[in-house]
Amino acid sequence: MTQKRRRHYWLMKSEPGAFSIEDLKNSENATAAWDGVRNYQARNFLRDEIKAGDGVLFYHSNIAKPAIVGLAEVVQEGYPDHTARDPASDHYDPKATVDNPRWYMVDIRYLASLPEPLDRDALGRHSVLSKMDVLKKGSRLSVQPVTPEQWQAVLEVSNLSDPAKRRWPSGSGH
DNA sequence: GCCAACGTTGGC
DNA sequence: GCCAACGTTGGC
Repeated sequence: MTQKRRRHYWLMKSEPGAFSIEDLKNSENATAAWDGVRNYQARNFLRDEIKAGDGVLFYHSNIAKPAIVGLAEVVQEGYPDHTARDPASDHYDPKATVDNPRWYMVDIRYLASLPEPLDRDALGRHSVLSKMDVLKKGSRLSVQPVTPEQWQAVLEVSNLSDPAKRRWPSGSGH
């Protein structure tokens, strides 16, 4: 009888040259760790807020046409980002320890690629999507909250049914 | 605790 | 490649 937590939605940015939606799709089980986040605000989301079943809008940044390119879901909530303790990693942080990991990551699984990437022009033209944080000037948070309405709007614009909902027919509480 | 300097992000 | 915005560092 415990109340089921409503799904939350997120936007995660990645430079496709480093890790693209195709890379996620081609990962084992189409699942990958979202590691390397070294920003405290994003870290707090990863550590405290993001739960299994949450929806993820996958955004390609730092390219000619930055865009939302696909959908993913969270399959593992926050756990310590071990790359912070790996001196060979680009994201090594000597201040991270086993007892105080400092940085966290989640695992996400590929769900779908959008038939047409939603670039910033397209987002800006949409009454709901034009309010997204990612469009705001100076917005560089790599993990951002997205409203259920924004998630829904991405599905509608892309003519997709909610791929995550299929697996949890009773989970979303509409 | 202030804040200047610096490094990074990311759209353009 | 430019540069504005932002976060972090470190001297004081």
